[in-house]
This record gives sequence, structure tokens and C-alpha cells, in this order.
Amino acid sequence: MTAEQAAQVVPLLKALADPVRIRLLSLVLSHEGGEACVCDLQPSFDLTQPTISHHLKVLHEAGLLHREKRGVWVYYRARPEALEAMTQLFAAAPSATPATPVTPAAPTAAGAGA
Amino acid sequence: MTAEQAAQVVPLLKALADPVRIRLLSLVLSHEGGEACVCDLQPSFDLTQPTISHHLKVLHEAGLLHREKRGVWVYYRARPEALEAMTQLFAAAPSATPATPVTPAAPTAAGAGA
DNA sequence: TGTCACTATCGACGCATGTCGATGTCCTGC
DNA sequence: GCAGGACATCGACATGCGTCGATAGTGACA
Repeated sequence: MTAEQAAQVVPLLKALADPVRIRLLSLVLSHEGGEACVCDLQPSFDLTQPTISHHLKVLHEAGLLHREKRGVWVYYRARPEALEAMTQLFAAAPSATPATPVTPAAPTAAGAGA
Repeated sequence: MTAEQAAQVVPLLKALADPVRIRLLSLVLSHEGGEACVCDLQPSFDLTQPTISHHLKVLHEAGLLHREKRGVWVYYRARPEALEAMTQLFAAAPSATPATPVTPAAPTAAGAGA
């Protein structure tokens, strides 16, 4: 993985690397119709409304949540593309060593002449 | 997802939510034999040795890397269990709304009598 | 028009984190 | 025993982040 590839995935991981935000995303996903407004989400947390709004903004800016205003309420919905990107990231990773014999390799940087 | 479940996954995500660490894990996975020592990894970054060591420690404490000392070198190897936990997390999530019609739901918390 | 409810933004505070230089620990080879 | 290399730890610094209270913006309703 190059530095550029890492720079693409890290914002998504950063957005999810918070207990409040990953629960927010889970709540939105499991909510009726796959969408929820702030007033649906806030009661699940012991946090103030601005804090919830802040976390939703982070998820939105990371591309994980879609935002839509309907009258007084703002509805958030998960964006499957972002979730799929995460799925593919981890689906590709562990295939490297499923049951390989793990041949001990000599270090290359410092040279094998130790 | 409960707060407890989130608390279990978040440390893994936090450990990966860094461009250096996700590249370190990728390098270890793709390295010969699925393992690498610090001297193999450091040349890929413009960072000092203590910083690389710090990031490897974070990955190790999160359960993502296994650590083994052989002589002067310390070899790091990915732990498939942790990667599988990540895979399952994201594999279960996006199945909520693949092509659902998204029926507009009224907010429940503030009551519909607004 | 005035009021109320829902949500976002702002400014501030404290804590966590990434990075570095200096140093310590452990092993190898002479 | 001594020198040198590989890696970890420590202390310090700057930056980022989560949280709050206060406040602004916007739509609904009487």
C-alpha cells in the first residue's frame, strides 16, 4: 500500500475510530428505513446536542453519511460506497497469510552479514 | 451496536486510523514470509526509528501485530484474528440497505406532534 | 409577526497523540 | 571486557480531537 492509498482510507478509519461515531453509524443503519434524524440518535447517548451534531458532521465529511434536510429535521443515511470501500480494504488484507509455513526471512535493510 | 461492542472494535480502528500504521501493517503483510523486522520497515518512511517503534507498539498493543525477538532483531507478524474481526465488522454493516426503497420514517424521539 | 422546536456553528477547555532527540537495554563479534 | 548495532523507553513539544455552553439559523405554527 502506497502513501497515497493510505491517505485515501485513513480519513474513513479516523471517522470510525470513535465509540460515539461508530455507534451513530450503526444506529443509522439499523434505524427504520435506514435513515434517522438527530432527534432519533441523541437519546442513545449521554452527550449534548452540539456534540452529536459535531460527530455527525465528521461522518458526513468523511463520506460515510448522506445528509438531507426535510422541514425542520435533518435525516442522515449511510453511504454504501464508503462502507464497501472499508469491506474491500479488510477483505484484501488477511489473504496474505492464511496458512503459510512462515519461512523465516533474513532482514534486508541492515544486510545479512551480521 | 452497544457501547460495549463499540468499545471492543474502536481500539482496532484507532490503531489503523493513521497513515503510518496502516502502511506498516500492509508492509508486514506483503513482506517475505508475512513478517518483517524494524530495519525492514523503517526505510519506507521519513521517520526516525523511535517513531516507527512507537507505531509498531501501538499496533502490537491493539492486537494487530505479533512480536517475536530473534537475536538482535524483533520480527513483527500480522494477527489474522484481528484482521478477521475488522472484516466481519464491515461485512455485516452494509447489508442493511442494499437496495431498500427507503421509506421515510417520522422521528420518534421528539414525538410526531410537533 | 411572534414564538417555539430542531439543528448547526463558534469559542474555549482539557486530554490524547504524533514526533523528535537523548538515553537505556540487549545481543553479537572481536 | 569492550565496541557497535538493533530496538525500546523516556521526556518534551506541538498539534489534533472530544466535549461543553452559548448562540445563530431555519422552518412550523398560532
